[in-house]
This record gives sequence, structure tokens and C-alpha cells, in this order.
Amino acid sequence: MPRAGLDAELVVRAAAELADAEGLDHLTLAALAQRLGVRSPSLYAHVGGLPDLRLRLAIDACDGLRDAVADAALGRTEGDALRAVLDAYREWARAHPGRYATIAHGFADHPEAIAAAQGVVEVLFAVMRSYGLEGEDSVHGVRAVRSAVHGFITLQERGGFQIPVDLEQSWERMVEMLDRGLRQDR
Amino acid sequence: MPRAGLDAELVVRAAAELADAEGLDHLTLAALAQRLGVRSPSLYAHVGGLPDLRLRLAIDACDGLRDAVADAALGRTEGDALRAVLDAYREWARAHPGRYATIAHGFADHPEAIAAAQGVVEVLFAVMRSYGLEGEDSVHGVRAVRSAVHGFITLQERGGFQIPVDLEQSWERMVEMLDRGLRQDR
DNA sequence: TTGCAATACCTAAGACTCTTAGGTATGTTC
DNA sequence: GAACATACCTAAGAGTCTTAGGTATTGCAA
Repeated sequence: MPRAGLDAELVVRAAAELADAEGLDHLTLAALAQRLGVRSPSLYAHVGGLPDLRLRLAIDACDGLRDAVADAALGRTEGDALRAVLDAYREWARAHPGRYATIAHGFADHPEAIAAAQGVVEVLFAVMRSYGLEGEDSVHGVRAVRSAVHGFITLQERGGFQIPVDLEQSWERMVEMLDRGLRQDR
Repeated sequence: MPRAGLDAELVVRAAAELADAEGLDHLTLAALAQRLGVRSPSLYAHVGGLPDLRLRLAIDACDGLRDAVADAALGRTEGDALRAVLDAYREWARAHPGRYATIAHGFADHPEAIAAAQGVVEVLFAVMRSYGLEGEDSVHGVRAVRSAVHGFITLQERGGFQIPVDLEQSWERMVEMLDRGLRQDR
């Protein structure tokens, strides 16, 4: 029988695709192994088990999200930067629901995961600086922005917005509200 | 052997306490049965299984949260109402993390769960009316408020705010930002 | 009080998880 | 070509939820 030729990176990538396609709940070692053409115990040669796999997935997801928002922030300032970054954030989460769910799950005790999440936050701090916000003001600003965006995304994703009013308009108005709020805070 | 004397309400209440104490992840029929002094198959006489239990828990949680925020809204308007309602929202979630997680999990397909969640939303609409917001404006306002609050709560709960800057101040400033935003929207 | 009906609870068993232990065979390196 | 590293395997155990079917308790009715 030929080998599948797996390594940790390949396993994590397949897990990411499976989670995005089927939902994080359906990411099981059994399903992942079947997708990769091996038996589930074989995966333990590459990852430390399901918790370790989800941790790696979360780190990978943070890196992907950071790349997306950092790219959007390039060459922009203030409201322009905020809009571009938040749109990119939301679009990335929409395109990668399983990965995004691993971020939202949280690994507040794991240094590497904290560092990966910090990568996203640093882009937001750059946006705050372009507003002229520094020190604690910028921390409050980042927290408000993250809360609003993360809340909107998760509420939308789980079907929390039921009233038939255009969601895109709600999103735009929320981003505008954040923009005005940040201007007034400085 | 004497009977435990369970019924559906008692089972759901015990499940809520278990979820709040140990986390929603640790709410298993096995653990719940042990807590109640019965074997896990016995629970099927009272609830339809684990998914049904979580659904009932979510509905129960929405009702509890709605009571808390409705109470806070009584006799208040505008910023006064907003602050009281959002503080009560956050406090309820902090006191009942397991129950709150069941809400956040989402049951967008189940009519009864949607109706229960709507109860909370209606309190927010009352607050919007006190700001003078009607129609689509009020929908956008409710969505922005829910997003910010839900995002803040979940980010805090999972340890997403790592920078050593006072969280309470961040919360207050976010609520103030929402207040200013709603004033300017009308 | 006695008998019957409802049902609360049980054990047994199956299908599904993750995970560990230990064996086999493939690929690589000397 | 031989030895070694390791990718993958099977087997097995401890969990999970869930269904099927049996027992015994409870409450109601005669």
C-alpha cells in the first residue's frame, strides 16, 4: 500500500478546508483521516491530537486574517483605513468560517496563539495611530472596534439578524459609527 | 431504589447550573445524569437528547437575559436606558457564562428559540424609540449595539483582551461611543 | 384498601468519538 | 544491498450519545 505522504502542514491545511466546508463542529479526526485517505491513529504522527490540531488551526487562522487586514490597511489612513480593514476582516471571516471559529474559540493560555492574535491587533493599532490615537485611548479604540466587528460577524453567521432589513447597510452604518466615535475620542 | 423525581424543568435547571459552573463544553448527558443521581439513558424520559437539551437551555437563557435587561430598562430613556441595559446584559452574561454560551451558539432554524431571542431584542428596540429612532434606523441601531456588546462579552470571556489596560474603562467608553452614535443617527 | 395504569428508572447494546500500544512495511541513507 | 527512521497500520480501551426493552415505583380509581 503506498503512503499518503502527509506532514503536519498538510494535515492542518486539510483540517482548515474541512472546517470551512463542514463547520468546526464537524472537524473530527475520523473525518479528517478519511479525507486524507488514512486511518485516524495515523494522524498522531503529525499532530498531537484534536486539541493540538485546533490550536494549530487557530494560529494558522490568525496569520491568514492578519495578512488580509494588513494588506487592506496598506497606504490608507483614518476612516479610509478603518473601512478597508474592517471590510477585509469581515470578508476573510465570511470566506473561512471554520478557521474563524477556531480563532473565536480562544486559546488565551497558549503563548503562540496569543502572539498570532496579537498580529491582527497590531494592524488595528496602526489604524488607531492614523486617527491620532495613542496610549490607552488607542487600546479602548481597538477594543471597541474588535468587539463590534467580531460581534457583528458572529451574530450574522449564526443567523442572529432576523429582521428583513439590509445587512450591508447595517454594517456600513456601524463602521461609520465607529469612525465617528474614533474621531471624537482623539 | 427511590426515584429521583425529575421532570424536564428540573433537568434543564441542573443543566444550566452545570454549564455555568463547568463550561458548556463540559455539559454532557453523562455528567448531568451523575449530578442528578440517575443513569444517562434516564434523561431521555424528560428531554429529547443533547441537542434538545441545549435548545431548551438556550430558550431558558434568552428568557433570563430578557428579564434582566427589561428590568434595567424600566423607567429609563436614551443614554440612561442604554447604559443600564447594556450593563445588565453584560452582568447577566458574566454571571451565567454557560447559559450565555448556549445563546451564542445559535438556533436560527428553531422558531421558539428565535422568539426567545426576539424578547431581548425588543427591549433594545424600546431603548431605540427613547432615542427617537424608528423604522430601519432603529434596526441598524439595535444591530450595532448587539454586535458591540456581544463581541465585547465574548472577547473578554475567552481572554481576548490581553493588554493591561482597565477593561471597565474600555467598556464604559464603548457604551458612550454607542450612545453618541445613536444620538447622531436620529 | 386493593388493583391497575402510567411512567420513572434501569440494564444492555450499538455506533460513534479520541487516544495509546505495539506491529509492519515503506523510503532513505550509508 | 543492509540498516535505520518512520509513516501507516490493526487492536483495544475509555469515553460519548442514543435506542430498545425490562422492572418497579408511583398515583389514581374502584
